[in-house]
Amino acid sequence: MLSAGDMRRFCDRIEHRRMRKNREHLHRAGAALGALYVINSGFVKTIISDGNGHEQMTGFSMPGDLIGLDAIATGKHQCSTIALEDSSLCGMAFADLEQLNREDQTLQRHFHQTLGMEITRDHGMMLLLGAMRAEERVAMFLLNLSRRFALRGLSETRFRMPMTRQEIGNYLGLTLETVSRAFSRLAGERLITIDNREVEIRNMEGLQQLLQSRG
Amino acid sequence: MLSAGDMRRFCDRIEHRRMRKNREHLHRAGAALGALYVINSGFVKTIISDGNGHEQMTGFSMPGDLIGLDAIATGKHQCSTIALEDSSLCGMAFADLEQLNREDQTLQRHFHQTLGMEITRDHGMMLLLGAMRAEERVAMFLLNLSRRFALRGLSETRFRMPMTRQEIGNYLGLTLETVSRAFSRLAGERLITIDNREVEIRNMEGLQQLLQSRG
DNA sequence: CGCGATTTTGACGGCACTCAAGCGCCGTGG
DNA sequence: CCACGGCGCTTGAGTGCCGTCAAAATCGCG
Repeated sequence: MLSAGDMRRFCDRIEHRRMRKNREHLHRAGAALGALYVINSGFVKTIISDGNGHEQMTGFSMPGDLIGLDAIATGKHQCSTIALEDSSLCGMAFADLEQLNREDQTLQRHFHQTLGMEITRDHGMMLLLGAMRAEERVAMFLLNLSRRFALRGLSETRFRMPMTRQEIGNYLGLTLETVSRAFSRLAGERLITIDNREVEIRNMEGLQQLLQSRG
Repeated sequence: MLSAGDMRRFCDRIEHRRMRKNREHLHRAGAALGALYVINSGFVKTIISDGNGHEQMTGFSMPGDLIGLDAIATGKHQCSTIALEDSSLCGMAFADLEQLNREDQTLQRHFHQTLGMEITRDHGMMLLLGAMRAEERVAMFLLNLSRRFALRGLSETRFRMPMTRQEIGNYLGLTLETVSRAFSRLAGERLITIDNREVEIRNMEGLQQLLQSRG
């Protein structure tokens, strides 16, 4: 998540875009010079395709998140980014951003930190996907969402998940049925209440303790 | 992997280190300013610990690889790096590297590309851990090693794996027994021959076709 | 209101984990 | 030199978690 100051600097040379639900953007065969985008409103998902039909969610992004980092390696996007809701975002050509980085040490530092956090986040996902069981994965997913909503001044105990069970399952390496069962189990243990996509965390400590054993 | 030119620039202000097998370095509670390291010789593994006993391998690194990227986000290492063999590496304080980046546009670009490749690699691991079955994971592991050896001018069909089955399994989200069984199965299908840690890929196409269905 | 998409729940099976035994290699010490 | 023990690897048997298949309920939207 970028700070307000970074956002302002970043948006000096911006290109605005609107994305509508389920409309694809930032294709793998994207513009020869990749661009980075900050989300202004709405949720988006980022997926990587293996070219054989299977797609893996690599992340859900919310307002303030920076997306398109996957394009840095080659200048072309490896992932597709798709809106979960009507969304708006602003982008900047990567070359411009590198120029700004050379001029502004603070921005450079923050940009590197953002890249580093993405790497750290991905390593956490590897831990999750490699070592956790279904219920633990879902608990971590909820706690992650909760923390990110809290960072944005929203409720950390009640929120709406804009993605489908299918998308959650893909992200967590589970089937949609297993995700649904895990939600039901957590609700049965009085840790959460869940009504379709509306979640309330009723026992934050209990949810966190689920992860104590593994991660 | 860094180019020879980058290596030279990078090593202008270096700090040399030697690591002995199974001796830990770059602890989580590392120096307040993180440092990045390039491997000169030997293999190392990088692991992330969840604080509850479980450890997840995040990568195996070989000569030329840049490690310590996880420290960028916070200035402290999130991971531990441990030598699989006697190894040597050279490091540079991250602050120095940022200074060089501002002075040298090419270095900056390559540094960003390295970060981006790490992110891309991690996304590939998420795909592997989230969607592949045991045999596919092991096949991808072998092909990945093969490609990286080839990049360094070594044989892509015969090589030695310096890590244990346990470490491979941890990396791939499998148990050591499952890894062993997968190797045996691949050998039974005449795709590889394997003698302890010595591998020979006898049917590269067949191995790759294993992944066609999923990734 | 009606239809498709999404979600929940159940039954069943398979793949990978757990537990266990045995083998080979190697370093150590008698 | 050889016995011994530890470690890593392989293989087998049984179990359990989660994927698959299926059906019903509910939601969202025109």
